Amino acid sequence: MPFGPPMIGALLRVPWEAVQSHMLRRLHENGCADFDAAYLRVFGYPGPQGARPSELAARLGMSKQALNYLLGGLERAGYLERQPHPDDSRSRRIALTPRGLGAVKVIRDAVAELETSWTQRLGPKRFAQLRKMLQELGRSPLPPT
Amino acid sequence: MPFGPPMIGALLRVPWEAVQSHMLRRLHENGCADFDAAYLRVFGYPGPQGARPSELAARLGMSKQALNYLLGGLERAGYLERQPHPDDSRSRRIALTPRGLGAVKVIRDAVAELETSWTQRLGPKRFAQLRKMLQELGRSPLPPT
DNA sequence: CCATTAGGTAAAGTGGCTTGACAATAAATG
DNA sequence: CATTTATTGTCAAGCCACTTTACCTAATGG
Repeated sequence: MPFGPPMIGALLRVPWEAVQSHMLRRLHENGCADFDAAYLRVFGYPGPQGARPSELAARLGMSKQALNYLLGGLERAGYLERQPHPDDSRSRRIALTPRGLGAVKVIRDAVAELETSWTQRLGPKRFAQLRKMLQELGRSPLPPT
Repeated sequence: MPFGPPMIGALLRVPWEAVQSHMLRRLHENGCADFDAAYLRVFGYPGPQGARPSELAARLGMSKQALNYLLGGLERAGYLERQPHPDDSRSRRIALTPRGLGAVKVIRDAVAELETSWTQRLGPKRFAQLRKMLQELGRSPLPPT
């Protein structure tokens, strides 16, 4: 027996990629043409505002060097600044610039737009169920070895 | 007002990544320790069996050179062979080796295992609804400009 | 036939990441 | 205190999955 109809992996991947590309598209259309796809990770919920690079890297599951590389690009593009941290002079505090706050808004609006579209397509009740189930699965552990 | 609770993007990403890492883990545990994460794309539904490199690259949305690079690794590792194509001597036909077929089975079993786990967690009826809704969203177009 | 197109691949370059090393500061310890 | 140890950010080198460019070969169509 071949795979049944498309498996859960593919089913999850497709709409997830749709979210990604829609966010990026709206960014490019709204004054953030230099916003790279990789930057989306940094701006993922709950965003970098006020965080320390090290903490943010841990939250995103990447090395601090990798994050630092992305932060360099974002700072050069004027989306954020790495300020000295008030409580620890080794550390830094990430502060979004007005442009960075604008990008956050564009992203949030893009997601809201997609959620509206999907709510229409599935119906509000079913979409709420979808959200709830995905949240439950997000807390679900993987099967053990 | 930060983002509401986690947005649909994050909700989709988490379980999708869980599927990926579970497939990879089972592969590594079952005789495919050299199976790279990147190879999962090639083995994604409906798999490379019998396909031509060009056609497969188009299906996966990558350049034929990028796919060829992955196929080189997979062939060197003994998961598949690039045979001459019977109908077109410019072309090739991808044929899974026994080892490649074994990897397909490991992947399929891993997904089935996860689906079982998630079915238990959500209940069979709700999980079926989840599948159905994800399928519907997969066919849904993005909102226009 | 010859010109054009399609299929595959080799070579070089790119971007996002890793690992390793390190200076500066903070925290823990004697 | 002084000294060790851990933490933070960063530079540097390298890796890997790509892309772009360039070709060669074989099929297709006049």
